[in-house]
Amino acid sequence: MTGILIYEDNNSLRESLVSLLTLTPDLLLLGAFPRADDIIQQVEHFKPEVILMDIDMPGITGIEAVQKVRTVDKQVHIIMITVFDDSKSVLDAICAGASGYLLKKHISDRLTDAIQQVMHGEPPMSPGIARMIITGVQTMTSPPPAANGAADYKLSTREQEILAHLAKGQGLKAMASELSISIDTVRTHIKKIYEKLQVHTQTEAVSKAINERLV
Amino acid sequence: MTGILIYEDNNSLRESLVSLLTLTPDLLLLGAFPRADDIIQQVEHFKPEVILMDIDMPGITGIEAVQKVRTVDKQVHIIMITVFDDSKSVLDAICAGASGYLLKKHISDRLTDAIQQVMHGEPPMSPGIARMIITGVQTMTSPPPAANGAADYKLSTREQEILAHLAKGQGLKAMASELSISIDTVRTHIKKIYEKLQVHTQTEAVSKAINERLV
DNA sequence: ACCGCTATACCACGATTAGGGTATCGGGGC
DNA sequence: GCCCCGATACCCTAATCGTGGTATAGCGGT
Repeated sequence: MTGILIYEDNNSLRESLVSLLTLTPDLLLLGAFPRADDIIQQVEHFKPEVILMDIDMPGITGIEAVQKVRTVDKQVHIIMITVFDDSKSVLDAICAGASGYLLKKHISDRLTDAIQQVMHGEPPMSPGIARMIITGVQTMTSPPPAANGAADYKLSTREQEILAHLAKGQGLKAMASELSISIDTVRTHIKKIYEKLQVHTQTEAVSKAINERLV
Repeated sequence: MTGILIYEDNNSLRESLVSLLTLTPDLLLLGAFPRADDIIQQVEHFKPEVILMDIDMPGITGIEAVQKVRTVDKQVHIIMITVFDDSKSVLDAICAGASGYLLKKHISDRLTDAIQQVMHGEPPMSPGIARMIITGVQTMTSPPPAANGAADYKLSTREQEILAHLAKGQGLKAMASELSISIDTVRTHIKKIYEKLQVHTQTEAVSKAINERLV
C-alpha cells in the first residue's frame, strides 16, 4: 500500500483527488489539507510515500512546503499538482526537491499512472515540463561564460594575485609579508587595481572581484 | 523534410542508423561521420535540423562537439545516442546543450519517434534519464544550502541587511544615509557582525559572506 | 638606445575603520 | 514589573587605508 498526503486549497479539487485516490486499489489516502503550514509535523506523523502538492495556497507556498519537507525527509516522493506551467515555477519546484510535475489539466487521466511511475523512480511530468527543465538547466549553466564576456579589466598577473589575496580577506600587512614585498608596494598595486576596476575601497574591489569571477 | 547529421564511430551502428533513417519518409539523411572534429564546418554546410551524436568517439567527444555546435547554432536539435547511462554523462550532455538523450539499447524501437518528438519541442529520453536530470539538478542546487550546514552565525535581520550592503561594496557613510541611521549605529552593527563571523575587517566579512552564501 | 610597462619602494596627509566603552529605548519572555 | 536583547547613538584612540607624488630597476619591443 502506498500512503499519500494531499495539499490543495481548492476544496472541490481536493475532494475530487480524495475520491479518485480512495477508489484506487493499492493507494492509501492518509490525509488531505487545504494548506501546508504544518506540513513537517504531518509528514512526520503520517510518514507518506507520496505527497501531492499544489503550489498556490494560502499560508506557505507549495514550493516552500517542498523545501521544508526535504529538511526532514529525503525519501518521500513529491508530485506538484498545479496550474502553473511557466518555467520558473517548474525549475523552482524541481530545485526545491519535487519528484514530478503534473498540470491540473492532466490530472484526471494521468494521476494514478503518475503515482505508479514515481514509486518506480520515474519522474512523472506533463508534456512540456521536461523541456522546461532542460532549457532551464541549460540557461542556468551557460550564463557564467556569457557574463564575463562584457568585462576585461586587463589586470597584470601580480595585480590578480594581490586581488586574490584581498578576496581572501587579507589586509595589506599580511599580504606584504606573505608575498615578501613592502607594504607600500602592495599599496601601489592596489592603487592600480582600483583604477582598473573603477573602485575606491577594498570592499568594493572584493565584491566586484567575486561577483564577476575575477578570482 | 527533416535534415539529419549522424556522428557515430562504430561503423556497423552508423550504417544501421543510415539505413533506418534512409528508409523513413520525411527524414533526409544529410551525412554520417565517424568523428566530430570538423563538426562546425559540417553543421554550417549541411544546416541540419537534427544531429544524432555519440559520446565516445576518437578525436573530440560528443559532449565537446555539442558545445562547439552551440557556439554557432542554437536551433539545431541534438539527440545523444550513447551507451553511457551514468548521471554525469547525462548532466554534462544536457548542460552542453543536448536536446535529448537516448541509450543505444532503445534506439531500434524509439529513434524515429524520438526525432518526431524533438521536432515538436519535446525532449526524447530513455527511461531513467529524466530522473537523472532531476536528481542532478537537485544535487547541483542543494549543496550550497548543505555547505553552510556547518555554519550558522545567527545574524539578526538588521545585521544581515548591513552585511548585504557591505557586500555590495558600500562604505559606512553611504550605508548610514541609505538606511537613514547614524554612522555610529552602522559601526555598532558591524562590530557585532565581526564578532559573530569571527573576522576583523570589512574585506574579510565580505569575503566570508559571499563565499558562504550569507548574502 | 629609447620607450613603455610592470614591479618594486618610500613619504606624507587626511579619511576611514577597528576596538574599546557607555547609554537610551522598545519589545518579548519570565 | 523586571530583565534581556536588538536597534539606536555617541565618544575616544590607535591602526589601517586611500590618495597623491616620486623614484629605481628590469624586461620586451622598435
